[in-house]
Amino acid sequence: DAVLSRISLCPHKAGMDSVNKNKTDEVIRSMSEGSRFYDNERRKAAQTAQRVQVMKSRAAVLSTGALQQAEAMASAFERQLETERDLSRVIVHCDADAFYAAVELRDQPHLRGKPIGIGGIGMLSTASYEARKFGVRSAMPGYIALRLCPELILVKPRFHAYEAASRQLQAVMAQYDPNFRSVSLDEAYLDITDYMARLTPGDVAQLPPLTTVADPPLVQEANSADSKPGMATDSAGARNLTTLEGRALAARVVHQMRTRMHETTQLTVSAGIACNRMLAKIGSDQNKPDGQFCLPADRAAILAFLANMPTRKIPGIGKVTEQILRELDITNCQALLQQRALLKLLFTPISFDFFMRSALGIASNNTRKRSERKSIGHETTFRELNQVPDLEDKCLHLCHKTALDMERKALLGRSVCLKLKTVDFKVKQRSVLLPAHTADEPVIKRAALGLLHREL
DNA sequence: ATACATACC
DNA sequence: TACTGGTATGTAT
Repeated sequence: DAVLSRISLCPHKAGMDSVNKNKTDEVIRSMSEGSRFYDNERRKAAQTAQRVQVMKSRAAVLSTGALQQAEAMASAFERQLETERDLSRVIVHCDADAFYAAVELRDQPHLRGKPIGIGGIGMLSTASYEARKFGVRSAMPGYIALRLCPELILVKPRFHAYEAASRQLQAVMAQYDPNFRSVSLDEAYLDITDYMARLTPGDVAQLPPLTTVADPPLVQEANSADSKPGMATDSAGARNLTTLEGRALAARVVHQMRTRMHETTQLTVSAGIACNRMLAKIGSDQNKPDGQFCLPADRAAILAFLANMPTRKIPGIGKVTEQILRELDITNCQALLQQRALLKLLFTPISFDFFMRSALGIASNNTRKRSERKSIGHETTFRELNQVPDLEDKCLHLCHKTALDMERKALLGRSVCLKLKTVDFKVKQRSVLLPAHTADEPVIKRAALGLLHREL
């Protein structure tokens, strides 16, 4: 059922092991069926199905010659990508476990051991691990969560507390990489290559022992290396971080960092260690919660790690792309590679490039902060409104908040975009390009009202 | 250039 | 009864 794949739980996510998926799916469906939200999901599912059909019919008429030619091009492209593979950096993805919920359980001890959801009847932003056992998830409406777990306690978010905890976590991360890239309050990428290169033998001696930290293969193979533990060096005397021993050292460093984060915040953080952001991110999910994973800086190890990796685990492949690929019998990275000729012919160059890089584990290892933002705005969902003046009020208020933010952050913009959602969850976007960059509230308001009136 | 879709937290 | 909000980016026309 195509709709179910859109609204049901994602089976790969953490905390799902003990969930009875059929039962929770049934609850979710029975609560959604007949609602305007569900109808819209059905509409979108049909649209995806249509996309798949077009793709399949294009696939059906591909000649052997075309496929052979595409295979040759894909193969050449793979060789090109291999020349870009960079194993030299030690990238870490840190991800706090059930962050908002963990902060609440820390600050409100009476909630410990009970299932909690952060948010309200309309929507949850986080579910505690206790709640996840019942199938309660992030981005689930509270009223459905309550049906899955009647004892669920809904907790209003306290963003100031989360921001404070986030600052504490980031202060620890900054000790290891002052240029770390934060993704959200609870997630960040670090490049600890330079930090590790600077470690003195005294520093190394302070690190937690490998055996308490790493996965068996890393432990065995790192210990069987010829030089002394933690002291792998190349001919120039610099520490070689791409060896298994170097990775074992990285695992100890990251364990120390996670311990420090736990000491200062009482929160647990999971981490992935690899040679680029994509692999580090997949890694941080492997041993969640309160775990870490280290992927050796080695092509064969990376390909072996990815071979059976479900496509959905790749950051950037969501429910829709997962389904499209599944219809083409592609469910893991190995299949992604094997079907590269087909992908080359069916998808855009950008998508093909992305699939190939994902399947090979070749991605960016840049963890510097992104240069500048590209958009800023506000949106809000409100009860059904039909009167023009009411809609104008809402629009003007959102313009006001946006203009205020732009002034505070000293930003200018040249395009004004109005987003409208109807009661049946259809979304419309209307935008205009202004003659010049501006942050002027009246200018933004006039542009937005103009767009609004076009739709009334 | 515009509209819409997908993805992420 | 009830399904977010903010930002980036890809696809289609």
